[in-house]
Amino acid sequence: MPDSTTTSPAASPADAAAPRRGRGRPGYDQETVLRRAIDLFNRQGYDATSVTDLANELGLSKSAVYHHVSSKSDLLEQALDEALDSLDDALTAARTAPDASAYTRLRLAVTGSVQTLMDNLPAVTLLLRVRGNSELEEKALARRRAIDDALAQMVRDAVDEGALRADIPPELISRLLFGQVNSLTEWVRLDGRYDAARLAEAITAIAFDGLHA
Amino acid sequence: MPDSTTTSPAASPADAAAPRRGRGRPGYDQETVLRRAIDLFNRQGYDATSVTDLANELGLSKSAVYHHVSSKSDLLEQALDEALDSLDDALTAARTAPDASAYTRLRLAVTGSVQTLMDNLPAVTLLLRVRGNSELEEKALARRRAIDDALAQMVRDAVDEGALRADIPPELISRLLFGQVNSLTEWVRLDGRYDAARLAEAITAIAFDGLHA
DNA sequence: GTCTATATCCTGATAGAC
DNA sequence: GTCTATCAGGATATAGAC
Repeated sequence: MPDSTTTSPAASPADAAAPRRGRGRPGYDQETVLRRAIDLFNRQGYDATSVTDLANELGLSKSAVYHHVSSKSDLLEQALDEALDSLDDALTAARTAPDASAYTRLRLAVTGSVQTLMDNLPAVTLLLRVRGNSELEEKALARRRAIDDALAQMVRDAVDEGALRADIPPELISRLLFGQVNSLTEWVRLDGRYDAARLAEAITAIAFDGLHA
Repeated sequence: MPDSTTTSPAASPADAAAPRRGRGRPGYDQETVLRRAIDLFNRQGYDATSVTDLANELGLSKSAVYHHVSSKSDLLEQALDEALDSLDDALTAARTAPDASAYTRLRLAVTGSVQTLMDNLPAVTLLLRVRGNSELEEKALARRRAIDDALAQMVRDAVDEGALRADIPPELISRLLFGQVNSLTEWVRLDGRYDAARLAEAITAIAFDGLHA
């Protein structure tokens, strides 16, 4: 029953994944356990998901799960780090774009955020639902706030440059603009109906040019 | 320690609240317990909040809480019903606006949603975080889907009318537009910094006219 | 790598005294 | 209206056999 021979289709770029051995009992590798855990956390909520639930999902006993992972919160930590690292990367790329106006950098930040969100949808979805319920979650929220602050600064720069309307506070523009981006996690599916490029295009079109015909 | 003499500042319009008696042991009324519970659910997450947590928040024992409320899920149900009923009302008002174009009705739906969200912020916040983890939550999600479908239809009507751009699928417009509205629950505070009218104005300005200067 | 069995604690909920 | 005491079940996590 366990789909142990297929590696995760969207493996994290972090920690070069443990090589699949060609012999011996297949079992699970840590990466697969992590992917299944993240999916389950997103379906049921992290707190509502017990290690028993994860064991059932994997077709293992609870103790066998603890062979693969040191704790439930460790799975959460790996997922949140993956999401935050990839968002950091996207943001840094947008901020350091050469020969770009503040307006262009902001557009890059939006499209880059959408792309990152879609590339790491499960982990980012989990991140956006964290409520600061433990030390671990508090730290993740702090990193998220830093990212949000940097995005707000990019909006401010674009307003100062004269590219964006000045009748709405930049902080509010930033909240609403990236609220729209983040709301993707509430409904988007990786079934090919909408790809990242198409979504980024729609969001930038609506946000910058408006909905009017 | 319990702040039992002050009534909830934003009492629900539902079930005429139990009248505060002027004599006898003050204690809590059900409405206050509900408000404090919703706040706690929003801070920690519903599943992560135990009845013991709620008891501590109220300065009561766990059993005393059960004197006021029949179960933890009953508190959730009341909150979700409040949120869904108020959203239904706002939506119906927008849909049945007399002598209005589809475009005008859509704008009414947006401003009405923002107003409702701000008027019932804790309950609506809780609603938007429900993941379908029980029969109760599934039913709430079904009602939410019906509301989302109605909103999508309003967008479709406005596109058909020629008021909105037709190069983006109406379903996508609807998701992004109301994703922006719903993202308010992630950061907005009832501290008077932004009121509902101002937020609705900013959202409709950005969404319909765009961010360009 | 997976299992059974177990330890320890906390969960939602109830009974009954004051 | 609040309390202490208690219940049955489930939580995370560990020990040790195979």
